[in-house]
Amino acid sequence: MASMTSMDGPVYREIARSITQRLELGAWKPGEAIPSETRLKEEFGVAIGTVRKAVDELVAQGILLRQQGRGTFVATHNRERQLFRYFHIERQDGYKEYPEVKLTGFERIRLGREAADKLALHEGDRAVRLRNTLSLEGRAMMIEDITLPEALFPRMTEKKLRERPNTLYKLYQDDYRISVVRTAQRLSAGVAPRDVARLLDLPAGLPVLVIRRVAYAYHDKPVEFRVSYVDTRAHDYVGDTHR
Amino acid sequence: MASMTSMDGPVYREIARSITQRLELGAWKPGEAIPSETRLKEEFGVAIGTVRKAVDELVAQGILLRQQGRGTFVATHNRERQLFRYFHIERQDGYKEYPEVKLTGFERIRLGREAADKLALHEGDRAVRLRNTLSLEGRAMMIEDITLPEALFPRMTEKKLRERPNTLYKLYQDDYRISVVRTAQRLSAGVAPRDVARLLDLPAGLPVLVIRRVAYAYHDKPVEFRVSYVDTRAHDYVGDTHR
DNA sequence: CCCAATTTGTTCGTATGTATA
DNA sequence: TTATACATACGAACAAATTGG
Repeated sequence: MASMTSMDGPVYREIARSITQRLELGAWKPGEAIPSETRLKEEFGVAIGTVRKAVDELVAQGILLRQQGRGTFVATHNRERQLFRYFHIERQDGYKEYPEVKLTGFERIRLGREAADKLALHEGDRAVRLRNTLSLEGRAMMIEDITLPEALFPRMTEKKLRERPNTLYKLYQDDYRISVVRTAQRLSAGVAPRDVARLLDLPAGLPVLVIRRVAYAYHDKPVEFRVSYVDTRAHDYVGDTHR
Repeated sequence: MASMTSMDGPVYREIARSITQRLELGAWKPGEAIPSETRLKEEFGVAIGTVRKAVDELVAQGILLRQQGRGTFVATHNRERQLFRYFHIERQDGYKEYPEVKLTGFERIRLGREAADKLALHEGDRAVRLRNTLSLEGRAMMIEDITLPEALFPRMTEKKLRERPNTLYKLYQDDYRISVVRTAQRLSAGVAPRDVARLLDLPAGLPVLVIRRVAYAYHDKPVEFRVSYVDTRAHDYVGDTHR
């Protein structure tokens, strides 16, 4: 049997934990298949139903993905997932579209109090601050100010960000072995800072939707803090509850 | 075997559908137990594992609730659920509290275009419009304008609303056999209408968070449309993504 | 306090179906 | 066609929680 940190609880949960750990250590990369259920059942020395129940949990959490006849795969952060799994922007008439994302800011900073708090780090720790401008139909309608701690994202460069072919979360996965599994967000209405208002072409004083989001990797480790400003004159921030 | 609309697909899904239908017809009321798995297995003439898989689905959807040693129960809309399952308001420092809800408006109206659209009904259909004022620590910080179509909520009265001991959703369940299972919401930032601003004690022009929410019952039937205005000077609208 | 019955939870093992390469 | 992988369904045994006597 493969070594498991033998905590309490049912076997299938131990197996789920074990798989998550190996995932975290990079045993299988995003997009790759994990061993088949028959293999896992032998590795862990349990019945196949027990393996299935473990995998079920990780699938429900969005960490793994099954495909009948092919295998079980490590989830990737492609655009589809971005659009459907998490909250997203939609035109008020319901029309959906991928926003065009442009990097419009990059600097090295020290963590402020809020960011340090959300990232479970310390004030003054080194970090990278980047700004994305998201456009729909050629009009900027969302600004994202993203804070990435140096400790987790060493040697992050503007070039790397500019040349990424996919989503940001995919870059985290591919280059830093960091998989965002969950996000938590707090929403409020506010007035955009002057520079943001200018980028959004907003008349002074017009309200924007402010989103403060923390992204978490495996084991609820916070990895990214993001403040977004949305021009909601023509677009809404859309989300479902209960799945 | 109990009669099932014999569509295609796996047996366990048929069973899940069948249970949902009987739930919808009021076979078991919210809070009550449904038949035990052994009973269901006999009723449907399948293995117990198949019943369990069906129930698993409904549990995942938040429709049923299992309790080891006791039984499987129809989910109710108590305050706990309200606070944790759906989006909710939280003080910016993270402090959670049940808001005090007060009915501050009641009138009979005709559906406007937006409400009719969201409720899959027709403009001009009869409805009830009610207004809730939510307060935290004695200060009003959220106004909810709720539209309930007459067709689904016949003979709704102000008295009934004022005297409800529980949440609104619980009233829907108990008095109208309507169980809200899912909600979809669109968020934006805006300026509160004059009357709302007055209720929230908001200086003119200050932004509020505007939430347009549609609540759905079984089979994705829309039953309630709600527009909420949140004073986010000291509170946030909080939600999780993943699962 | 303990016992017995009931109910869900976990685990085992097997057989067969369906999708993919 | 064949082999592989996940999906469905069956059945059984025991564990754990709850309830009522």
